[in-house]
Amino acid sequence: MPDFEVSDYLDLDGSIFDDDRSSQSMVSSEKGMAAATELSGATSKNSNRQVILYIKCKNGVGKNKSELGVRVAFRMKSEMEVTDDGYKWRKYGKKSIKNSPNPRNYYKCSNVGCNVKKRIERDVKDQSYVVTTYEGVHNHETPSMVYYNQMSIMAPNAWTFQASPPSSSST
DNA sequence: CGGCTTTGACCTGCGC
DNA sequence: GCGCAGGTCAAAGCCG
Repeated sequence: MPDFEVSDYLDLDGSIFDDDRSSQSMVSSEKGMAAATELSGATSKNSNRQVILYIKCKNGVGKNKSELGVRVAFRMKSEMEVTDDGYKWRKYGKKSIKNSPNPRNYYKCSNVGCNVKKRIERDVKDQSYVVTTYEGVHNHETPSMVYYNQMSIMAPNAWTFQASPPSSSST
């Protein structure tokens, strides 16, 4: 089972997190890239597009919620705040953030037994960017992934990239 | 009618 | 110890 599905997020028009505001919750770019690569092969340089995932903590987030051991944050250019990543999310909260004019939205994976959370907020500096933070690992496949798999069987060349995380969690 | 969103209240952690 | 900020809960309303 993949740690993190990134194939849906590669079509980003974003660049490296360069705002120092993010540094408090995201590791530096080199470490972040290395961690992202290690985690899920999620770093991609595709022509002029760069996708950088920032991994904050792979083994727990500080509280007793050890099941939420992975945090991945990235920024993408999008007019919509909600990205359709194939999973079904249920909104459970909305909060105004002190240093941000935009509220932060909180989502949980609506799949039973899946405790993955996602935070979405607009970038403070450039509101055309959306900062998305995933917390936790899905214990199920995205419904669309099933579709992807079927497609890849029917048309293996139809997808130039698929998430191919290390087999660390393939058990 | 069921599922989802909204939104105010409550809880908890952290800094001063 | 207190206040603030972030995160979560839960009730009410909306929509398909």
